[in-house]
Amino acid sequence: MLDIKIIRENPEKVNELLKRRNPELSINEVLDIDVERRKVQTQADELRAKRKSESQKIGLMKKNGENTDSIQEEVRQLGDDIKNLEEKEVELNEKQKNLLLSIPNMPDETIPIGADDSANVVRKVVGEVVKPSFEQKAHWDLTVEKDLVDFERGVKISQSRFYIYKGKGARLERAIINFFLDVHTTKHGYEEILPPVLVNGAAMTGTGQLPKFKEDMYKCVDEDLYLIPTAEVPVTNIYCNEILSEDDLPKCMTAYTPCFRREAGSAGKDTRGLIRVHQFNKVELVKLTTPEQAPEEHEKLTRDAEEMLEMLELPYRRVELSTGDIGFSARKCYDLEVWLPSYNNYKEISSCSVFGDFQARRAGLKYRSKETGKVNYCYTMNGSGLAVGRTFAAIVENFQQEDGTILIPKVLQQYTGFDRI
RNA sequence: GGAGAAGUGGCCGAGUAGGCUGAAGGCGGCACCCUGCUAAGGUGUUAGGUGGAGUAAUCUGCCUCGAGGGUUCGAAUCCCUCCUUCUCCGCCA
Repeated sequence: MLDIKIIRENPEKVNELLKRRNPELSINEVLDIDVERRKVQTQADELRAKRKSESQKIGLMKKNGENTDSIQEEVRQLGDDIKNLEEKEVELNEKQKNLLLSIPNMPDETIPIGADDSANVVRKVVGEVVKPSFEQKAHWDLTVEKDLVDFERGVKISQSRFYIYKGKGARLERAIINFFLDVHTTKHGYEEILPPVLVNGAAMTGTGQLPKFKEDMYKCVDEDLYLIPTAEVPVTNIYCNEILSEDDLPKCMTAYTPCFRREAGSAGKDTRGLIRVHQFNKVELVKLTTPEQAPEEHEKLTRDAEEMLEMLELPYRRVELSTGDIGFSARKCYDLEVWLPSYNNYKEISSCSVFGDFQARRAGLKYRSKETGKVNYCYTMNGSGLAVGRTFAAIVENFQQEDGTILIPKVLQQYTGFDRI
């Protein structure tokens, strides 16, 4: 959520930045409501102040045994006026809040400007893509051949885009999870979190999934609970509506969770294999920082994710997303893309975003500044470290040998207990 | 799921015949003072949100005592609903 004060004070600037995202975006409506809202609040405040003092007067008069009938009647009338104004106040507050909740974050001024992903900029390419002499199989064929994943039966017990890991496949998936968590918690210094995967609407609103992206999520029928689309949601919200000490920052957390996405609107896209599915595993990195710490911590977080790809010896590149391609809540975002032979292209495996105080404002994530003693909003950021299913697919495809076996990356062997499949 | 108890500021904890209490007191935090060694003492200060005035320091209104409604001239204090926690029972991995 954007700060209404900033919108009020720099409307042209905010408008300009938002239009970099999408020319249709505008803050004019919120501004109009804001003016009206403040006017009503001032009026209501004045009446409330009057009621307060008059009521106290009644108390004193009664103590002195004076008759208070007329003044009581007067204040009762006042109460009616207040009630009317308060209704207006509530309505305008609500309206303003809803508008603010549906306005995306302002993109960082430094990021590439463009309407869509064609304006994204490749920042670096790591690892050489070697095309082998034999023809590489796609993971959706190879995993079935090797009985690592059962797509058909997954569909039978759930729906399309569901699947079952089996045997060494299940073991490999679990190995990847453990490997990621171990490196992040030891080498990179993150605290491990194992959060609920069902969260309430407030948490979903806090990180920006609600109210705009309701149709992307699975929701419980009779309860205010949603299946998380990413661990970002529960982990970022852990300290919601709290005031942290500056000493607690940066707060670095990592969490493994399954993630659930309805993939509404992506019919026909990535229909085969593990790339786009309704349930997948992910190890997430989340940080709460001060504004000053944020740029550096974001670079570090991205590096922490990249290092996973390097340790696994997977070729990848880092792409900086343009204003038209970054997510709703993000101010700046790097995508890490891993080489996938079956796509003959790089495919997103991690998305490392900074949100500024956009999420913090929604979630009530604050800290007290040591220097000034004042309360500020935290900055939040997160990134996949990494998406496990896509890592699985990348390993299977990139590490397949001519003889049909799949080598296991060295760093994973102690986790799998085998060195090839 | 059933019965009972409770939910106050960073923490602990006063506050029920409704009014001058946004809230005593303590702890903790911060600032200053005093004291020649790690200690102790004194004084002051210390909630969030949202408006208004001012370049600013700052001044000032309103809202908030789990959340939301209601009664009343006036509610932390009374009533209703919900949430959470604790105890007992039931169920259960």
